[in-house]
Amino acid sequence: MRIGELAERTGTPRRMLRYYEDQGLLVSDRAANGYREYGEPCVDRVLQIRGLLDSGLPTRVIKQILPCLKEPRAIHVTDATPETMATLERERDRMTQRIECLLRSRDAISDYVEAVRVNQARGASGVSCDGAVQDAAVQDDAVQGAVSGRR
Amino acid sequence: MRIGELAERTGTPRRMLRYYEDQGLLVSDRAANGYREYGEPCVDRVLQIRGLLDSGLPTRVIKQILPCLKEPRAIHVTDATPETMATLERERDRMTQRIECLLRSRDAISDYVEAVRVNQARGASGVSCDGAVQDAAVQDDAVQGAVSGRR
DNA sequence: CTTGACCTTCACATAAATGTGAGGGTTGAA
DNA sequence: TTCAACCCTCACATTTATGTGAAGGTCAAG
Repeated sequence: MRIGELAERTGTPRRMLRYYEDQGLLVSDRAANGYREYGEPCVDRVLQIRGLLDSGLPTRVIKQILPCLKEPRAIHVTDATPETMATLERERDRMTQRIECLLRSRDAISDYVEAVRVNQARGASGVSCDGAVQDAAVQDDAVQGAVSGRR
Repeated sequence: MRIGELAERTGTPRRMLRYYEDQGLLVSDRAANGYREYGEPCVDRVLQIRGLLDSGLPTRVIKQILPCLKEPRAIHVTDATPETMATLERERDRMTQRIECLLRSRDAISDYVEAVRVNQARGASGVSCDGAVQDAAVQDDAVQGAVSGRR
């Protein structure tokens, strides 16, 4: 597919697709006329890139971890210099930290949202609630799922 | 404590502490001489801010979710306008997305690191390995723990 | 053949987080 | 008293991921 289709299917501006290529995150064939030509796997790849970018990783780091995310699992073991490995382990640990931070914060938000919901359900209008949140034994699907950390 | 101590205890440049205050993420008393004075809870607060910033959240968003992370759980329900609630739920969902993306990537890195480790242990020097990674039944503590997502 | 919808490169602009440093006040210890 | 180590504000610089648009090539349909 050409850049326009990839852009549309990934919700990514063309500008950014060229930028990712420039940063070495994405590769493209070139048609005879010079147009970029992408294969089907690029869709997932771009989504990966966007997700990691949105999660705070700079392109420089994404470039290093992208080879780990390719499907044919153990074929890319070739380029395993000690420094590369060290970088990977360091970044893996940083990602674990981010995950923990996000988990804590997300769960706190869920609790908060739930508390407000319960509070409003019982008719309080903007008034503060002194009791603990443990009375939040409600059966609403969506919110309940969120609180318990669903996927 | 003054800004220097807070900076040191959180590993954050003074410049950034003032910046966070400017963005409304952090508050400080002022001593008679104009020096900023911070309470003990600021340490955790700054660490929270830094973690979220590093996880890709802009200060504008962090400012909105920080009230949810305060300890006295249900006291801050006061300022629950519908828009605030909508924002919180939207951001909670984005955080869930980030968590999933980071989890996938981190686990992939762990698998990769593990595969390389096993590969090197059996004496291959930079050569690629064709078999699946399922033979990675090793007992190394650190790596094994990382693969299974420890902590 | 022309028009419109693609594509190319190049370049300048912007927002956000951060670095750096100037110019100047406070304070405690030598 | 003077010096070092803090603190203040202000301002300009940098990096990264983006937005925007100019100037121009390609190509299919009218």
